[in-house]
Amino acid sequence: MDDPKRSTEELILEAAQAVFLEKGLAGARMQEIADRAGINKALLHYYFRSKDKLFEMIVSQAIGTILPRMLAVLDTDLDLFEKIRRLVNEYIAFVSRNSFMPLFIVNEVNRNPQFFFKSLVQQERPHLDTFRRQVDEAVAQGRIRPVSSAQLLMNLMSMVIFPFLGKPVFQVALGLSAEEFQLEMERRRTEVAEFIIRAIRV
Amino acid sequence: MDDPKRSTEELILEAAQAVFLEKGLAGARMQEIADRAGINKALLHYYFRSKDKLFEMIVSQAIGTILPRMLAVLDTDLDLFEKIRRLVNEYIAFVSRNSFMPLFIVNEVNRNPQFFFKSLVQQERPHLDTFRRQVDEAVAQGRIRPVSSAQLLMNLMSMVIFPFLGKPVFQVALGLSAEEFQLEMERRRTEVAEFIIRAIRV
DNA sequence: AGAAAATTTAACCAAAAGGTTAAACCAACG
DNA sequence: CGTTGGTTTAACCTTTTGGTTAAATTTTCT
Repeated sequence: MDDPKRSTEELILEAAQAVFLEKGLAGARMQEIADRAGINKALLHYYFRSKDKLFEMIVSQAIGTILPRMLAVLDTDLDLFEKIRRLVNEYIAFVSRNSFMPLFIVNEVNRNPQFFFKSLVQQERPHLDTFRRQVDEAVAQGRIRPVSSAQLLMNLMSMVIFPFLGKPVFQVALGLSAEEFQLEMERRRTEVAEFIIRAIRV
Repeated sequence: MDDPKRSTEELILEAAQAVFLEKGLAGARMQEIADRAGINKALLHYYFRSKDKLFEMIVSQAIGTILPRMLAVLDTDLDLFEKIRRLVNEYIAFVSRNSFMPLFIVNEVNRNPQFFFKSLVQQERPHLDTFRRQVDEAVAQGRIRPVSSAQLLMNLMSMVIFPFLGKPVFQVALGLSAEEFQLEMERRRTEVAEFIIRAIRV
């Protein structure tokens, strides 16, 4: 049951992440976190003073890992089309492995935008500007159709993330088993990029 | 304060919808619902026995209004491209007016897929099949590029809904005021359709 | 071995929240 | 006028839950 490798603190953070991602802040129970970590409530509070503190830790951990990863590719000096292929491919791969993340992030971002605001503005602004400039230049050079970088980015992020949020609906609506759905997501790792490229190519 | 037109029951349902959409099931407080409806807790329980009963009512009301609306256009015998234009246009318009809906539905759908399952399978399956057939035929006739109707539908729904879920992020990331964001969404009502059509046109 | 830190046990506290109850109040209606 | 049903008031109950405490036990490290 106990992996001697992982410290108690890590065990707690893992359990807390699991529970918070599934149930949200209000829906999560400290008792359940303790149970899943294989410890008791007293020890849980011994490590993390309060539920809110623990939650904040999970949020910043989640955003801190997902945001840099998301923006890293935006800053490379790849060709635009190649960059789009990489973005789509890597983002979908990441979300596939962390399928509870999107719903959690989306909830937290809507519940408390301030927090996200600080994370984003300070460090990560340049990455977006690079992408923006790249799109604008490609438009100016007539290499792609006139498209706003804002709209393009929204389209990309939407097609990458949303299917995981709507998974239960899509699965039923399209009559897919869990494995078939996963397979469909694998397909998207290349198809969405080509879809986008066809849409903007002159 | 009290509109004599709306009955108490309606006042409660409106208040409950507002609170549940904002806070979710676990985060909502019966007291707050009572306050917003302008009544007291005793009367609230006099009309709706329990929180869960009330919540279920709000959920089925939300799904019951959004689902038929979503699927209505899918069943018309419009030309495929024209249908896509209508779908995008109307869906975005609807979500714009009910901006709390997407997050609520997405949460509920992931929390309790069964409920949605029943609503969808029983009545609304034919609509999807019509669209599916239409896409497959267009592919067979070589009028559009080979694309799976499943992928196409996911792309469409994603680009329509997700920007509203990620609104706080996009607003900050793209440096938009609330009005500018709304304007960008207005643009999407036509641009997303053209984006899709360019992507699938031969 | 012995001090220090981690962990358990178990009882306990206080606040929040869902829900109930009974009595009184009030407006509509026959 | 009196009944009826909606509504308020206010007290109350119960359960859940976040959080605490103190003592005992185990582990770790020197």
